[in-house]
Amino acid sequence: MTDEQPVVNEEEQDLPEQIAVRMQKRERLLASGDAYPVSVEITSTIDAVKAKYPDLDVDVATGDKVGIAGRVMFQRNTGKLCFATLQAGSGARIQVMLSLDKVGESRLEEYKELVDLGDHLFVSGEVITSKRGELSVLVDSWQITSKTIRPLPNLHNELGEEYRVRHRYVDLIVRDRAREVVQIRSKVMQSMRKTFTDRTYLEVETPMLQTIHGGASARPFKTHSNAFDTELFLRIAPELFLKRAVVGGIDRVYEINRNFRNEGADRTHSPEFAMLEAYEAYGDYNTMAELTQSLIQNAAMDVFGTLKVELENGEINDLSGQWDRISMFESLSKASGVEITPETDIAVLKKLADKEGLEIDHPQHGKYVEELWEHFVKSGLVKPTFVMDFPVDTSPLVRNHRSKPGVVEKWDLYIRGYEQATGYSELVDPVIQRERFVEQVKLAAAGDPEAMKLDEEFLKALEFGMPPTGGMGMGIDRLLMSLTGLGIRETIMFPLVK
RNA sequence: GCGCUUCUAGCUCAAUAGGCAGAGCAACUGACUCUUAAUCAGUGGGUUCCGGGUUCGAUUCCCGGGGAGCGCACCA
Repeated sequence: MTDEQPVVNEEEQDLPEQIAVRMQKRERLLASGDAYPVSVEITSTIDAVKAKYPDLDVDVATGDKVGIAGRVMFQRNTGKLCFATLQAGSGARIQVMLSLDKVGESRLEEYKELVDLGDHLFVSGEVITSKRGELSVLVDSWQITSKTIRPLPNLHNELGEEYRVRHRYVDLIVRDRAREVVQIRSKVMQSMRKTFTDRTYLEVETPMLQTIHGGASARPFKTHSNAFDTELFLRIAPELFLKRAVVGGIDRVYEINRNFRNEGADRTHSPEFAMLEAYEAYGDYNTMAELTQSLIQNAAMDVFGTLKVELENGEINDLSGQWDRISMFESLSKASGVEITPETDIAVLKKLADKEGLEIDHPQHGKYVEELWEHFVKSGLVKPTFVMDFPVDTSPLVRNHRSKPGVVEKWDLYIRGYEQATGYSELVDPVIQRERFVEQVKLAAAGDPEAMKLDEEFLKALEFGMPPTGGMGMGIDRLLMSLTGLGIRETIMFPLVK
């Protein structure tokens, strides 16, 4: 120890003061031993110690010696007795105490000089309770297991939104909810995989890099393959490959993976987002609606133990019961006061849209219907609701309705006003599918940047015969949003930032 | 892509109707053997996002650029 201010050498001069100081501590540790040991003799965890001694009396010595490690989150040093709070990756915290008589003068001094907030610390000692009754480890020996160079942010203010997203690892250290969301997401995935496994589905992975993007209407990200000297697209959906799998006899198949769409980002949209798609041979859109409801309800039960999930703002998202099913055309007619069917003249739709002040980009009959439906009905849908039977011209991959003319067997699931999932009775007739693609190509030629391209290889697969099939797709990030009430950037651990 | 708002110490934020840039936590020096956002005394720390302009003087006003947030558009 010295009485002088630490001397900052030249190359450290442009570093922030606190980093320069910690660099010097790191040098000292390296000179006298190690600042980043490869391993330490851990005998227990913070969680295990806390679980073993849930309610000891005040000032108890257990005689139980443990070696535990964690990150230093708080320090309270008195002259000859030091306290620190160690935090495990789980977020569990325990107090450790270093006393002069246990560790000796030189090690106590070194502790005070070298250990900073944020450092990873290993201690071994006896499990005790303090005179105030707090479960603690009375340290015999200690070792820094990883010296931190940067200071943690102060733990008494909320981090700014930008700092949280750009430094998620720091956010995870200091904010319980951030850790919790990661855990919830993982558990939801486990639950959904279990639901699929129980129904004998196989999980597969299909191409992310595609020569033709298809399966959805969206603008793609483009890239280039040097090896093949060709333009490639990041997939906007896995649909056309999963259907190939069904043609191949993988009768129950699902994939959970990323899609990429080169479009706007906001509270509910991210350029890359996790998507679940599932296909079941000999199923239809009713089968898939039942599957989707089960996936979500099982996940809520497995993760939260209830179907009435409490959200961030305290509201309850009630996922219980059999979810409502409404018809798109009927609900629109009722809400708008105008009878609207697939036969309604497009001029009538246009007039209504104009009256409501809606501007519609690429006016087709179905586009008007969907836009009008969103305008009149969507925001009122709080309870989970399947919206059934969509227009044909906006749903090129869906089978015509078995009895209602002019609509297809498609539903969208809305929860709390957000589109959560979609389900089809899949179009498997290769001839009609080709006609639908040709329509899309015409739209593309007319300037709709989201129209689908004609995928000959996919059509060839259909020509080999696809069984009657139900399909569904669900945004995983969206699901996490409706289970937590958070924005999409809080459900994604590392959202895109420029 | 368009509009509005915003960017100050490691973190969270003040301030300047254009005139030496402040606080809390964190850091540093010292005291303290039961603290728990420890306490007490003292100290240091800033390219005020970047570039230009106006001005005796710009962190503040103006112009351009960048990042972020919100709204709109597109989309799930």
